[in-house]
Amino acid sequence: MVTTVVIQLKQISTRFSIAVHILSLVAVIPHECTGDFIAGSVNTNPVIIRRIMGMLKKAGLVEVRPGVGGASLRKRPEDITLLDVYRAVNVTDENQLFRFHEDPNVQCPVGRNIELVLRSELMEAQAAMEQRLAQTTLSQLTAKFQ
Amino acid sequence: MVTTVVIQLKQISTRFSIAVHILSLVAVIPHECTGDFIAGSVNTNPVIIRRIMGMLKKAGLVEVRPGVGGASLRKRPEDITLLDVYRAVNVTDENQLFRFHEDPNVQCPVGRNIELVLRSELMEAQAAMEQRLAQTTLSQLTAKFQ
DNA sequence: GATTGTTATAACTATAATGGTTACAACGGT
DNA sequence: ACCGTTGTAACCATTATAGTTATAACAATC
Repeated sequence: MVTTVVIQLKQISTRFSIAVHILSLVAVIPHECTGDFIAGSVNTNPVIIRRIMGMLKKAGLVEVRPGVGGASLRKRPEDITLLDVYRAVNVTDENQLFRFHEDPNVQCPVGRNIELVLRSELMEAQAAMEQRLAQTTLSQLTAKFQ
Repeated sequence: MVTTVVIQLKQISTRFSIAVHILSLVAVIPHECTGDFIAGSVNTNPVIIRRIMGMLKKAGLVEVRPGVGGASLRKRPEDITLLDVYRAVNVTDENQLFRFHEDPNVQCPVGRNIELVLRSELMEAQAAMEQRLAQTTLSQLTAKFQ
């Protein structure tokens, strides 16, 4: 018998897509956007929404009304980019998308040089992705809903 | 007392940087590149190296000599790009970097549309990163070692 | 043919992020 | 005071990662 084990890389968390979903809701339906209402649209637990809302709040993207309920944008939808949202919810070490194995052998000419040389290339790749994210605004997204 | 919990996004695995390290070694020191030797340069366990070598082999990038030991490139270093290596070791679901929360509420105009609209934007961002990775070859990297 | 060093792989571990859940305190109108 | 909401803490199951030990298969050499 042959068994195949598929190794899956951890992808970028659904937090990001949920955060965009949240902001879209607040933009399109500015009133009545309570955590429970949003959770109903996303189809998840309200606590998940509140957690992500907390990140968006900390990033200055939304304002939440405790007690009363509901949220509103702190920027115009045309001034919120996907990169803003990505940065708000994807808290990675030093904002690095790629990881490096630590402590390569400095006695080896390759081990000594690889990280510095590779790091600059990967920074470029990450920057390319982020620049593309920065080109899309929340208003561009919501304009595509009918 | 205030405690702060830093949530870290899973970044792209060190497999990728280790794989580039491995290929660089095979390119620069074509002989004597056994798993143990490579593991000594990367500074990790030989099994980690063999596992990644298996992925590189499956992707047609290297040829490994069982029994005898050692490996050699199956393409010229100028024909191996970082994207080739990335694809070889980062086996994600449908090659998607970004994840989506499943089953949004189709009763909601936002929940109904968000995925389709957002997905095309994120595909563009991922493509931008991959295109940048495709611009760097193994030979360009090794040329920067002294 | 036995020895030796290597590759291939299974099985296991510890760690950590994810996504979800329950529970409860704090808040702010009515 | 009540009620619905927000803000968190605590906990859980799942999963990928990175590493380890062990063992079988392999190929050259003695």
